[in-house]
Amino acid sequence: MAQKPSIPKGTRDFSPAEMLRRNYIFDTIKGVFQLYGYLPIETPAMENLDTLLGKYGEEGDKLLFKILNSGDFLSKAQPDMLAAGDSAKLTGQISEKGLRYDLTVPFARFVVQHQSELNFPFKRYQIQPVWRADRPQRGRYREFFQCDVDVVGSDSLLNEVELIQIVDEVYQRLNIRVVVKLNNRKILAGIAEYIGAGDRLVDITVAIDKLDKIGAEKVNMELSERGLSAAAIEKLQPVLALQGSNEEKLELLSGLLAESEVGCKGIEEVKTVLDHCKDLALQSQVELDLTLARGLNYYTGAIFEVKALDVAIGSITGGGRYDDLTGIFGLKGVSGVGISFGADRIFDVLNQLELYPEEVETASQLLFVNFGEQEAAHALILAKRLRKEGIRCELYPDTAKMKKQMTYADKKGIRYVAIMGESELKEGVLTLKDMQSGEQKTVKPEEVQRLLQR
RNA sequence: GUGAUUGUAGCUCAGUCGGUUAGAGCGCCAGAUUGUGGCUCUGGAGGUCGCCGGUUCGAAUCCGGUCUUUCACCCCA
Repeated sequence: MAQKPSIPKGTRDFSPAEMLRRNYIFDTIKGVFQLYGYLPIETPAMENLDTLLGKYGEEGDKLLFKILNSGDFLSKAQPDMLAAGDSAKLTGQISEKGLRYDLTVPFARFVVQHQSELNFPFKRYQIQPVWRADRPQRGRYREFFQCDVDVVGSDSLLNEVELIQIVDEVYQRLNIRVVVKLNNRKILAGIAEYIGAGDRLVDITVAIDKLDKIGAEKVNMELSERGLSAAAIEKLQPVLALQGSNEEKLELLSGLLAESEVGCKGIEEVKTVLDHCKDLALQSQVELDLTLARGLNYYTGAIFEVKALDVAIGSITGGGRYDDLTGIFGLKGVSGVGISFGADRIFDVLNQLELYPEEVETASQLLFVNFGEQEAAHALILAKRLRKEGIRCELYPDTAKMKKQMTYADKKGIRYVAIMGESELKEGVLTLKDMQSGEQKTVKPEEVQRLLQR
């Protein structure tokens, strides 16, 4: 065999069986989004590089896939930079487009660009692939689908509540048990202020994010390595040790952060959201988690993360409030909040737990065996009639051996086979075989529909 | 980007100390069964041992590089 063709690292092909399963996920998610009044949009796979650069931090810029300019792009690059091998500087000269890294930034661009046409508060959903030049790992791909819901142009915390409801509804429909983790950037800012390191918010959050993974001791070591004073770390300890119910945590925090204006604001926000959630009697557990600090630097209020309870795969949904995302593109004062469902991880979870409903797998219900030109012509007409009644059926395209056609039906999981050969045609009947029981009987064409729908 | 790890038939994997013709199971094709799938039996096809280079009389096996897989870190859905 010649060298096998292949696809780039971290990308995947999806077989028909996989696509049926994936579509079930997308359809479920879409259905819930629409139930809450969100409408679909799409944006191009590629964006201008200056739309993307600088939005995801230094790390994010490295993970952007860049697209080479068309034509003789090298001739336009400065020779000294080429010779110097300075990739970073050269990139700007030979590439001006990149593949989208997420759906939020393109959405912000979309909102700014189409602001005059939009009806605010603008609620949209968007289900499209995104690309990251990351190293693939379990549950991490270089091409993967995000399902984003966002609302922009509204400060109301009811939006946060609504998003949590959507999460709850989606996972209830998919039968995945999850915990919704909630935090608030303002509380984190309050904590940083409280320990006297208000300017070190990022260092602090990156470190405490690892708390349940590496433990308090190592978090403290990392904080110290990141240059935090011993006094500040000491003051942080009660926060790290915070335990108990949401109410108990909030109670303790109110005491600690009483002096911090942002801190109090954050606590108030979380309280409001949690109170509403309680009234709504959600099925999923909603938990205030102060170690939830990840997320892009543009989050300013609520931060969400959803984890599957029965599979260790990292977060399957995440999001938050960003007060000024559109500001980068020149539209100030528009606040947004949104979440993103990681379709590929949900796919992995569903596969591992085998949680697909039976209907997802079904192909045709009936196969017509092809005995030759004459017989096929009759089958064609009957098939058309059955399809009109909603029966999924197909006619085998070639006049192959019956064994081959039966094997085809068997493998495709088609329950019934219609045999209409010379003798059946003479009688104006057909032989209907049930592939599950192996039984077959002679029936009139008009009876087929009734027999299949039993 | 850093450090490990994997690669042999379509798939899952054996392959001894470097030795002559690289195997199994499943799948595929054909027949047993000319109008009947699954089960059984018989036969068959299918390999640049990821790729490139090196060591050696001789390499699937040892060495280097590269690509790929998986994992940890970084970061993240």
